[in-house]
Amino acid sequence: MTDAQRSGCPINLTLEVVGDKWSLLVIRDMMFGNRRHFRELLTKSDEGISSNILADRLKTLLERGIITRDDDPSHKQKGIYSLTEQGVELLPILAQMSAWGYKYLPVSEELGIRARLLSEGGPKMWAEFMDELRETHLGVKRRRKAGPSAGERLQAAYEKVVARKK
Amino acid sequence: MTDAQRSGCPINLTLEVVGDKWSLLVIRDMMFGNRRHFRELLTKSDEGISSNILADRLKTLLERGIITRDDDPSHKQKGIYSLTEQGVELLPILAQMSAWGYKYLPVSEELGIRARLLSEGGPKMWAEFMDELRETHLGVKRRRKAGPSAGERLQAAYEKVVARKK
DNA sequence: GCAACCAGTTGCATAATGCAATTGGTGAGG
DNA sequence: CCTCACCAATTGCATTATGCAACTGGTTGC
Repeated sequence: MTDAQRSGCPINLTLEVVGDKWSLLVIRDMMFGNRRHFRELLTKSDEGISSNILADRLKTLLERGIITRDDDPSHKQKGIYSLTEQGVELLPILAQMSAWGYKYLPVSEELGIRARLLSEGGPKMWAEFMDELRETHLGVKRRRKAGPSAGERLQAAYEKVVARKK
Repeated sequence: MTDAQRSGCPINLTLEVVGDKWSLLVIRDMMFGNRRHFRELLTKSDEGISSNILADRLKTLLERGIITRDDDPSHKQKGIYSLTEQGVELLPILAQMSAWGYKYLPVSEELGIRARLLSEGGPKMWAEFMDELRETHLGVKRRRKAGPSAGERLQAAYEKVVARKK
């Protein structure tokens, strides 16, 4: 995780920021799982990140301006991590990765449903979800649409599959 | 680069395939730079990959079905690497990374122009470019449109900036 | 025959990742 | 107060990945 810059190519630069095995998974959990505390990110992820790696990634993401950290008023030791605008705008990358993985890799049924909805929803749904993220992470008020939000639709679909599989 | 699967999440699975520091750069050079031989990928990239890493990545990408390798009839030792359909469909991921990097990171002028065009062109241009890649890498004939192709437009814009900067 | 080219491979050093245990502190209940 | 569960990390150590330089065994053109 050195700063040694390899080239001025936008793809390369992006990979230098989020091109490791964990950063985008942390972002994913913050976006889709609404994990905002260290402990939540540590224990409630499917992949089982270890605490030293998580601490290191959060630190790096902070330095790079992808997330911010605030003290939780309810607990002096708790920190709340939030996505910045830059962080929110990583969603399309995740959405494309999700779509590609869904199409070509052995995705589990529970986790695939989100990918399918997100892919079918296309850029319009992504924009809606990004607005939702701006509200929860950046405090930006937005015009509410009728019916469940993009995030709620994704969550509901996921829970439906989980319930059916039991 | 082990196969140990961490979870059935599509994003995680995608990261396990192309989530290292080099794989996507190799794909990028095959797509945008039309590098098809080992030596081209080794010497004509801005980042300077070393030969053992390149050999390892090409092997992995072959195993994962992202690229194929054929013997070059003009030279017994030369191999020609081609993208598979799966490989071609990584373009939207690269395009989104390119757009994000262009927006938030210190991209060089020469390399930024491609990112800008690609971003402005949107999914429609990406689809056109993917068709072009299918033709050059998979031999799929396509209906030619009038005027320069997406790839040609990107290349022309790049060369124009390079010429101006001299 | 020889120099330039070709696709890798090998040996070794450094950096990143992973696991388990531990640290230093907080907050709620008794 | 005291204790116990919780909290955000940190430390030590092993394993794995990456990076560099030199090298191998072969091909091609002159």
